[in-house]
Amino acid sequence: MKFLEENLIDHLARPEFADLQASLTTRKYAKNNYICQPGDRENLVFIVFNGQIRIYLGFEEKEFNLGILTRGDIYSTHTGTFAQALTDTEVLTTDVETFRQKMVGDAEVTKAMVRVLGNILKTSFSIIDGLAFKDVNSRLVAFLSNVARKHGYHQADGGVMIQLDLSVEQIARLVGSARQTVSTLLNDLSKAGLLIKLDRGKYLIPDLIALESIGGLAQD
Amino acid sequence: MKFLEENLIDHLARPEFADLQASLTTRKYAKNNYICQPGDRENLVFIVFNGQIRIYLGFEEKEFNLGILTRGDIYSTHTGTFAQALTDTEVLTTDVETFRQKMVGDAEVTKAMVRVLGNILKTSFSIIDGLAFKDVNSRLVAFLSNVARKHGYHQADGGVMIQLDLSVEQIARLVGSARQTVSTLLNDLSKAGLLIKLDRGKYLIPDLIALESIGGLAQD
DNA sequence: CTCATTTTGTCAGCTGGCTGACAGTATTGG
DNA sequence: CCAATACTGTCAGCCAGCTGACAAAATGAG
Repeated sequence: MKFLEENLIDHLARPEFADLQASLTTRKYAKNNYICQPGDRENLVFIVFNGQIRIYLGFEEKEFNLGILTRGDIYSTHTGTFAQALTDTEVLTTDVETFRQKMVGDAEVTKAMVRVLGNILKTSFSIIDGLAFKDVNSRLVAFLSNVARKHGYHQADGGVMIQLDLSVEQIARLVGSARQTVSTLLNDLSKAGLLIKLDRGKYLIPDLIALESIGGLAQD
Repeated sequence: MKFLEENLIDHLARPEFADLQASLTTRKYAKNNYICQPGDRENLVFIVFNGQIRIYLGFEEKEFNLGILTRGDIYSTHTGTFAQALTDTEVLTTDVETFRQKMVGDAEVTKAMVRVLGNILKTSFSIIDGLAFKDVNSRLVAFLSNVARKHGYHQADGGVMIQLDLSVEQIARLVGSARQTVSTLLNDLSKAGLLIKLDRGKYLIPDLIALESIGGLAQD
């Protein structure tokens, strides 16, 4: 799905796109604010200039992360998803009508769209897989292992430390379960020696492979 | 998500694309055959020339429909999904490398990709919604109402007749449940007067609105 | 028509995971 | 240092929906 390495922002910055540039408006969002939510009236297309934006599906009590947008990624506000700034963020926006007229024909723009959509789609597939076939424990383990592989700090002894600043309640939402259930499962993992709680929201995984290998199997 | 009305096949048929045309190979698939399955070695991009292709996610015992491709739609074989010919079908294929070199830059091609991905993504979102928040009964009702609205035959008395040539077992797979559960639920709907079984795989929905309105609520 | 096969209906039993409740433990502000 | 507030652990009770089992009905081939 990755057809393009060049960054869309750099591409648009070229002098021949002065016209396009002019039709874009810069907006800034402070950390944790929402670029869009389902039901918003505004119908915009935006390109991430800097910062990180988390895209997720949210209903009632649960939320499912679909991906993180970074510089050069393009997205639309009328997708039925939440887009939340994870850091202070700047985006270039344009309304859908102008976008269609001026930008849809641009190969770099459409390629960026395909890249973003492709990634989100892939994530959606694994969410469906998880919900339809895996129990809560598997989803939790998958979640931990994802975080460890993406943002973990490798230790000298082969363990991986993860620093997720999330309460048990928030983890529960992300794996589509209830607080109590996740609390219990997390402790079960501890008892099995697969996870060591260092601090609030800070865990050490002594053996990531071992953790991942229980994917779905009941442990002790 | 629909940025384009022109058909990709017509677009490519223009004389200036003779070069592109030359790099495409036609393949034919008989009804019910697979264009691709997860795990296939071949890594191709294909454009539907005629016929209908069903895209679905399938695991073990369940399968979730993601969409139907028709003329002018473009898709890739390495997406982890099944692509099954619903009718006798012809597709134009090319390997991914050639595709990147010759076609990625073409605006019509990328637009077609965005259209297809966008649709599949939207469907994925509603599958996630269904799995995470709706009970089996709601999913079944949603399924029936979808079929009725898309392929139903409207009757003089306001009812809608649907002809789904599927066994209860197959319906169960499509809503992600078990045969027995769906069988019971279907009969419950009958008892409630919301669904009348005419024949194997042939049902009459006397009042579609009434059926849809029970979305999730237990009916007596 | 008859036997074999597939499809359906139904029931009992089980279980994963949800809910509510409550106690224990951190964290924060004043 | 003492509330007040937020987070965490644990347990009992409950229920949707799964599984297995089996009988009835429909279908189809010879």
